[in-house]
Amino acid sequence: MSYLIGEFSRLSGISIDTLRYYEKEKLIAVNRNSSGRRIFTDADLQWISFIKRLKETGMPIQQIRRYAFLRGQGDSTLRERLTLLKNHRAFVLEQKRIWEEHLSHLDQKMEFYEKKIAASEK
Amino acid sequence: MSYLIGEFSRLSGISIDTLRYYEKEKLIAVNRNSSGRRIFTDADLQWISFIKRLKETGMPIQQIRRYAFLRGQGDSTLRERLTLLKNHRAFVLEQKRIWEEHLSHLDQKMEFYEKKIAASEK
DNA sequence: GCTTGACCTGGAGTAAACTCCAGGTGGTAT
DNA sequence: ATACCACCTGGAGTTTACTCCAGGTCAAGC
Repeated sequence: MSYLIGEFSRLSGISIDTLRYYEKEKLIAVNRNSSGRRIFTDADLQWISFIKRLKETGMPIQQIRRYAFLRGQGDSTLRERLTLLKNHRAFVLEQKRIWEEHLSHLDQKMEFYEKKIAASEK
Repeated sequence: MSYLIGEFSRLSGISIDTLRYYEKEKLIAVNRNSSGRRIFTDADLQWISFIKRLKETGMPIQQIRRYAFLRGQGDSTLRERLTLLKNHRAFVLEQKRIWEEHLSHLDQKMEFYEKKIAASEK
């Protein structure tokens, strides 16, 4: 299946302007039809979903572009892409740790508040 | 103890410009000495540390300002501040969950890569 | 008494990642 | 054949959170 930008925007949950921006930034490489319109495929949908995840995990566009470039080179870059993901994994793991820490600090702070409120109540 | 902005910047790890920006945005209320210079205290250091944590947990300045405002109103706002923190806790918990999910997805992706590399090797 | 360094202000500039706009084209429904 | 709508482009504007700058003040050391 293939889609024009409007439908693809709906399917992917990414705005038309952002899709065009991603193409400009070389995160995606999009084919055109005879009248110059962008044609997106299901494969693009997979790829865009992964981009979304990379973005959600805080990867800057510059780095995603690097990954996209490697991907465009084919299977010879599998190792390098895996290395990139490994580094990113370390980052994601650290983020998870940090949020756990934030949570426990926040819980302490809230406990402190609860005590203070209880004290001011009697 | 009290500090001028330069020393306080070093102690808090927040740049001089950012401290002035935080004052402008009403995240902090700073006293001045007779010649108009900002005087920071240890209490300010505590507060700034908490602001740092709120920022690290993705709380936008607008919302921190609201918290700062309530804090400035004294103990009568303890409950409201606790409510604010409770809501924020839910957010932080969700973030933790999301990062866990990201981690497991990434691990799946990497496994996929490893298999593909192994296959292309023989 | 003059220089120096840390401080002051208002306002402009920056970076990242979009988001919007004006002006134009192509295919289709009436 | 004309209206309409989705699409196109280049480029300007937006948002958030700073960061930098020019021009000025003040207290201390020489």
